[in-house]
Amino acid sequence: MHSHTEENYLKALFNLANEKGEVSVNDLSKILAIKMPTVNSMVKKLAGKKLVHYESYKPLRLTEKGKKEAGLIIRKHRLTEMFLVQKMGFGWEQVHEIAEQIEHIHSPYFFDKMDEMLGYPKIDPHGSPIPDKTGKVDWIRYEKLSDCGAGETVRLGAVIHSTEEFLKFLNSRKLHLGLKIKIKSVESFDGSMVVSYGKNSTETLSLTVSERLLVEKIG
Amino acid sequence: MHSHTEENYLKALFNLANEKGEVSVNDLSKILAIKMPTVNSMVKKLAGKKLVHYESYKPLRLTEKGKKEAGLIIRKHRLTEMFLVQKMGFGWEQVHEIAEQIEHIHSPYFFDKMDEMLGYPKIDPHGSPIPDKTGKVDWIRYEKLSDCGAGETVRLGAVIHSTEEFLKFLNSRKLHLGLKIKIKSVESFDGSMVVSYGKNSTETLSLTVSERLLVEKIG
DNA sequence: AATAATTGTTAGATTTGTCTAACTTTAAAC
DNA sequence: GTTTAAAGTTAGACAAATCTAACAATTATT
Ligand SMILES: [Mn+2]
Ligand SMILES: [Mn+2]
Ligand SMILES: [Mn+2]
Ligand SMILES: [Mn+2]
Repeated sequence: MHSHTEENYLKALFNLANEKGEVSVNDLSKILAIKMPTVNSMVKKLAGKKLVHYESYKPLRLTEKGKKEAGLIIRKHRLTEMFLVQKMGFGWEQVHEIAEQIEHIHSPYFFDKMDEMLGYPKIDPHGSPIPDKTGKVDWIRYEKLSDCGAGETVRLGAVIHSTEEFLKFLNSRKLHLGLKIKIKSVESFDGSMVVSYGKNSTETLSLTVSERLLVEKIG
Repeated sequence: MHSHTEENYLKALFNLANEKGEVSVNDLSKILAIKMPTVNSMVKKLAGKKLVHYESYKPLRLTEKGKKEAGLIIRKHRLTEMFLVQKMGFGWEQVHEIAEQIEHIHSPYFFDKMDEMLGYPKIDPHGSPIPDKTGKVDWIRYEKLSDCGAGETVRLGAVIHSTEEFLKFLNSRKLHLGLKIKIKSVESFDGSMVVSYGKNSTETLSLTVSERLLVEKIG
């Protein structure tokens, strides 16, 4: 269908659109680590395939077709991550790089089987929603822990900008999805937070960390 | 390391060398469905990387380095096939196409995990040996069923030239690896064989079939 | 409003992997 | 031993995906 390269552009366009709204050639260039002229000619090519709406000097937008294709690739990525964690015993910090490659495998059977073995999961190991078989994503509305206040109790639903280093940090603090977290206080000077969770712990989380933790309020 | 394309050439060179002894540009061209001039320039490139011994108009030979690289790709292919069958419930006729793609994934962890989960298997679902982590293959010496005679009892060890159609045929006759087969008679006219195996069956196997079944003689 | 910085585009070169057409060498047939 | 067929090679073209250098448009700063 599409090349490995085209698939990576589509995925990046999709993810950037959901993070920052408008997507520029420059954004794409940075995230893919590919120079702007290359990105420029590639998005024109994708426009030729009706996957992207392209107008000179205007923000880039995926077409409906483009969104669907991107969603299907992201579906494969996230199903793979879930499979690696749930069925192969990898840690959530180890799976992204492998999924980055396996997402390009062409085989409905393979991913359907994963899906079935996993019991048709709705989220991946980092709490991101897994698009359905039509490529549609069912967004979960979380808020950042950093936007919550002292006294509130929340449940950790997802992590964003989850690099290997960040996830290892979360491991070291025993922070995992589903955890109930009580916010004891917020330091107004630097936005750091004192929280408690699990057994007997009292931890301080920097703003850098609390901005990357997505939670839902409970109780 | 090497490109997807280069890996496919190495693998084809390795497999052809073990089937036919000498490998020609023409053989490679046919098996890869790539025209001779393209193959010619590619093997020269591989020679430049010290993966192939190349001399004009002479048969092609993998270097030790080339054999090792090829062995490691075939290791990934066969471990994947075994994983798909043993851990994901695919039939032996369904796994080759998927493995053909997954063999190019770069991730030691991923394949080591498969290996571990499978209990360090020595053969794949078709009875082919899985190369070790240094790329070395421990050849098993089987003979073709077609080379055996009436009265002999053999065990089915491997299948060769195992296309999806052939494997489906074997499924339909309940022929699977490990099966004990008694040769009742051999028709000298067309080489067909009357055999018995499993419960109460008496089957006739054409030469086309018995040539693709590798067996070991048993007591 | 003028200037500077950033972003976007065009043009042209490069690498990889493929092709066709033409030619050469080796092997097979007569 | 010629002649014919098959296999191998060389030369040149091409599409995909990348780059650099130069130029243009937009946005931000003063
Ligand atoms: Mn990921
Ligand atoms: Mn990718
Ligand atoms: Mn196979
Ligand atoms: Mn392959």
